[in-house]
Amino acid sequence: MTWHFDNDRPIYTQLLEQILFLIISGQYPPGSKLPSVRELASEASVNPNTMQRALTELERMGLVYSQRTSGRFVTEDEAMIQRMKDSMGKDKILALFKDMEQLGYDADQTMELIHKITRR
Amino acid sequence: MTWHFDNDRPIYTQLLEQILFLIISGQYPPGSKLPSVRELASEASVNPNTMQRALTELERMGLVYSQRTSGRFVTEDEAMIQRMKDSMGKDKILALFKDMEQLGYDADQTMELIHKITRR
DNA sequence: ATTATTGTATTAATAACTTAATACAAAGAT
DNA sequence: ATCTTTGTATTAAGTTATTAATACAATAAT
Repeated sequence: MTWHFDNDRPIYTQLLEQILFLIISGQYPPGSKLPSVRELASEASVNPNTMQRALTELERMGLVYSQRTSGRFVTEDEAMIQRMKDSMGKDKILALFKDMEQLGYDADQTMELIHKITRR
Repeated sequence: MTWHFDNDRPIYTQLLEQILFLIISGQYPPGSKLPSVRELASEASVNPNTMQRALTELERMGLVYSQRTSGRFVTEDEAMIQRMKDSMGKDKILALFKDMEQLGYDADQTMELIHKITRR
């Protein structure tokens, strides 16, 4: 695993995204054990607390859980991962339509623009 | 004009949005003169520099221009306002599709989800 | 029982962002 | 010519966000 960061956004956010991607894409399968905080932090060359922050966020989102001393695991609930994926997707879509309304496009016009841009 | 602010985002951003909306919606028509920095700042009860920052952003976006001592004006170019609107819309749409790909949806799947959510 | 490994909490330091205070400069109005 | 109004630049203060340093706590392994 190679980690890379932009210079203009918080590192913990980018860590979160990259780990999230690993989970959603199945590279960290449901139920599997994650490397320890310190290990991940060392891999990514960040302070353990920074990694911890990313993991805590993922925990808040329900994608991982920690067992006090045995480590941290990806949720076993595959449906939950799928739901998370769908929910994020749905949110993003709804946010778009809301933004577009702010700009003065109603739903139909937005739809039209989408078709025009993606040619579908 | 009444101004109102959330407490969790920079004021200058919210000023920008509100003025942008006034322009896009035609309440500040193309070519019209905006109130002075100090006037706007006073109306909105913010420091003039904060208002200035919002206006500078709008200027960078090309929606307004300033004439050193006579004041600041909305661009006369209506097409430009429309283009700005379209461009922002287009950007938002493209960003969505990109985000969705990150989540693991290809363009077709995203399209499908959009239809499902909006029922169109 | 001791040690090593795990996650966690607390605090401090640093960095970035936001807002405010103030002074300057240009041009029109009187 | 002087004053007023305009935008602008610079600097400082305040606030929030981010990262780091360090210590603690729990449990499994030996």
